[in-house]
Amino acid sequence: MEKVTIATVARHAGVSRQTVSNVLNTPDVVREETRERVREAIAELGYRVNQAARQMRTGRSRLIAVRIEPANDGINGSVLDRFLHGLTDAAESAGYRVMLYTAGDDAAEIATYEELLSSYDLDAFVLTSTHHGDPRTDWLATRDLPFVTFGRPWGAPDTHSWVDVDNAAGTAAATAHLIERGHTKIGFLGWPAGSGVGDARRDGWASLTDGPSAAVEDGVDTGAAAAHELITAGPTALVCASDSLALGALQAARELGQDTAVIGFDDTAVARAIGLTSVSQPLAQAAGRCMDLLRELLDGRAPSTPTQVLLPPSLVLRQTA
Amino acid sequence: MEKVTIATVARHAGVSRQTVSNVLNTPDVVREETRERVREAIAELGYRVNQAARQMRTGRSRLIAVRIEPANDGINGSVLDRFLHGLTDAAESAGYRVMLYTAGDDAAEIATYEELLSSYDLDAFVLTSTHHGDPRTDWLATRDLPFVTFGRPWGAPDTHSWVDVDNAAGTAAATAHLIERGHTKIGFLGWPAGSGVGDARRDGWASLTDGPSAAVEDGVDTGAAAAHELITAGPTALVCASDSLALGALQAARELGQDTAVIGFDDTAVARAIGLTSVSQPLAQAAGRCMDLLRELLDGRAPSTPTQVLLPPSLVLRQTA
DNA sequence: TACGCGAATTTGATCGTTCAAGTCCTAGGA
DNA sequence: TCCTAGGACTTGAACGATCAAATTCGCGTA
Repeated sequence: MEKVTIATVARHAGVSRQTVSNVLNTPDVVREETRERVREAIAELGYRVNQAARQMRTGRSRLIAVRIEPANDGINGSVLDRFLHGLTDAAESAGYRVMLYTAGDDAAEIATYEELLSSYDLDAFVLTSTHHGDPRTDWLATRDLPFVTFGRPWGAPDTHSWVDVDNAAGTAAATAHLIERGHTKIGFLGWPAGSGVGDARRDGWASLTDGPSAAVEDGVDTGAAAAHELITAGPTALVCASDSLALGALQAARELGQDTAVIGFDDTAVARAIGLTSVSQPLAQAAGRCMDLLRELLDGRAPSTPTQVLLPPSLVLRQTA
Repeated sequence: MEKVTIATVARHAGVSRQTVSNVLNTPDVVREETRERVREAIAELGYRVNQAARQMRTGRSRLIAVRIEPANDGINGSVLDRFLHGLTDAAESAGYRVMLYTAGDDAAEIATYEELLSSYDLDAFVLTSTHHGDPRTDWLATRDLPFVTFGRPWGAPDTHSWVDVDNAAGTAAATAHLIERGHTKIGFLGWPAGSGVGDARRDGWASLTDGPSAAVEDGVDTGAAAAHELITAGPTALVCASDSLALGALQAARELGQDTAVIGFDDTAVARAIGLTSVSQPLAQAAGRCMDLLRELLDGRAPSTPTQVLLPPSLVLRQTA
C-alpha cells in the first residue's frame, strides 16, 4: 500500500486538498455534505495527517516534553513513573505525544529547552521537582513559552499555572484518622524545616494535634533512630513525612515492643508490600490536570491569570493504622 | 532573534544550501577549508537542523518509541523507570529522542504502531515485557520495521535482536554467595513453572544445589506462607525469585525465630529500604545496548543474523545474606 | 592546445501540509 | 437586468531541509 496523502484523499472525494485540510482543521467552513464525503474517504483510505509536514507549515509539533529523572536513590521511586504514565495517557487523548529528555542540572535543562525548541518545535513543557529559586520557570516565562509545573513554585509568586498535591491535607487526613481511632497522643516524624513539601506535611499534622515531633533527613535508619526516641516520649501513633521514615518507625516500635500505629506518605511499593497505611498522591489525576492546563495555554483560551490546582491526596488504609 | 535556517548559514559562509547540508550529513565530500568555514557559521549563528523539514524529505524522524506501562501493582515498580532513563540517555547521545505511548493490550499497541508510523514517521521501537506468543514482534518483523526487545522472545526463535538480563546467572550468583558463606542447605522460593523469567531464575539456583523449593504467585503474603513451610524443612538460606517473595520469607523467618539468610531479585526500593540482599539488573547498561543494536539497524550496518545480548546481573550485598 | 575526468560546489525539484488569495455560484436588492 | 455579497471551494506559494542532476574548476594527458 503506497503512501496516502491529503492529495490522495482529495482525489478520492472529488474535492481539493484545501477542502480536506479544512475538514480536518476547521470543519465548520465546509458544507455538511462535502464534509461527510471527505470523512468517508479519510476512513476508507486510512489517511493520517503527516505531522512533519503540518509542523513545517504551522510551527507546532503536538509534542510535549518532560524530563525523566534518574531513579530516586531513596525509597520513593516510581512516583514519577506513575505521573508519566498518566501524562502520556492524557496527552494521547488530547492529540499530543510525550517526549522525554534528561538533564543533569537546571543549566543543562535550559540548554535542552533551546535544543528541543529549535530542532523539534516543541509545543510545551511539563516541569517536575520544582524547588526554591528554580531558574527554569523564569527562563520559560521570559520567553513566553507554554509550560506547567507539577509542584508549586516554592518561595516564588504564582506567576504561572501549576498543579500540586495538598500535602498538608494529606497529613491532616492521616492525623484525623488516628484521632478517630482513639489515639490521643500522636507524634510526627518529618524532615528538617525549609523544604516546602516537608513543612506542609508537618503543618497538616500540627493543625489537628500537638504531640511530640522530630526532624531528620529522609531514610530508614535515620527514621528508626529518631522514632526510637520519639516513641519513648509516649505517643501511641506516628504520622511520617515519607514511607522511608515510616518504615524506620515501624522497626523502632518493634524493637521497643510497642504497638505504635504508623502512617507513611506517598503510598510507595514498600507501603503496599509491608502493609503500611500511607497517604497516596493522585498522580494520574494530577497528570490529567497538567494536561488540561496546557491545553488551555496552547489553545489560547487561558484565563489572564494563571490557574493553580491543589489536589487532595487520599489515605490508603492498611494494617499499620 | 529571527529564525536561522540552512539558507542563513549558507549566506553567512558564502556557500550554497546544499554545501551546508553536506557538511552536516556527509562531511567527507566537502573540502576541509570550506567545511571549517561552514562549521564556524553554524556555531556563530547557533543553527540547528529543523527536524520536521529533514523528516519530510528523508522520511526519518530520529524518534524512538517506547511504551510506558501502568505502574506495576506489585513491589517491582521503577524497573521500567530506570530502564527508561537509561534509554533516554543513550538515545540522546546518539542523536535520537524517546517518545512515549501507552496501550492496554497487544492489539491496541499494534494499532498505535500504525498511528506512530504514519503520523510521526517513527524510526524504531523498543519493546519491553515480551511474553510467550507475543504478536508484536511478528507484526513488526513482517513489515521489516527496526525494533529491539528488552527481554528475549520466550518460546519463539531468535529472529530479531534482543537484550536481556541473564536471570539464571543472577540466582546462580546468589546461590554461590550463600555456599561461600557456609550454607549447605539452600532453598528456593519462586513462581509457578511456565514463565520464562521465573524458570530461568529457578534454573540458576538448581544448577548449584538441590535444596527444597516452592512455587507460588508473586506477593509478600504468598511468599510468607510458602516460606513458612519451606523453612521448617530445614534450609538455612533462601534464594527468592523476587523482592516481594523475599520480603515474605523474611517475615516468615522472623515469626519462626529463625535467622534464615534471604536473597531477593531486582534490587527494588524495598530491598534498599530494608537491607535485603538482592540481585540487581544492569538496567542502564541494558538500555545502552538496546540503543547500540538499534543504531546498527538504523544505519544499515546490522549483521545479517540478529544479535542477542545477555547481560550478567550483579549481587548487591546487604544485611540479609 | 584541447580534451576528458573527477572533485567540489550549485541549482532546481520535491516531500505533505496549511496560508493567503483567488474563483465560482447563487441569492437578494436596487 | 445588473450588481453585490457572501458562502463554498480551489489554486499557487511557502515552510526548511535533502535528493538528483547540472555546473564549475583544476589538472594530467593525448
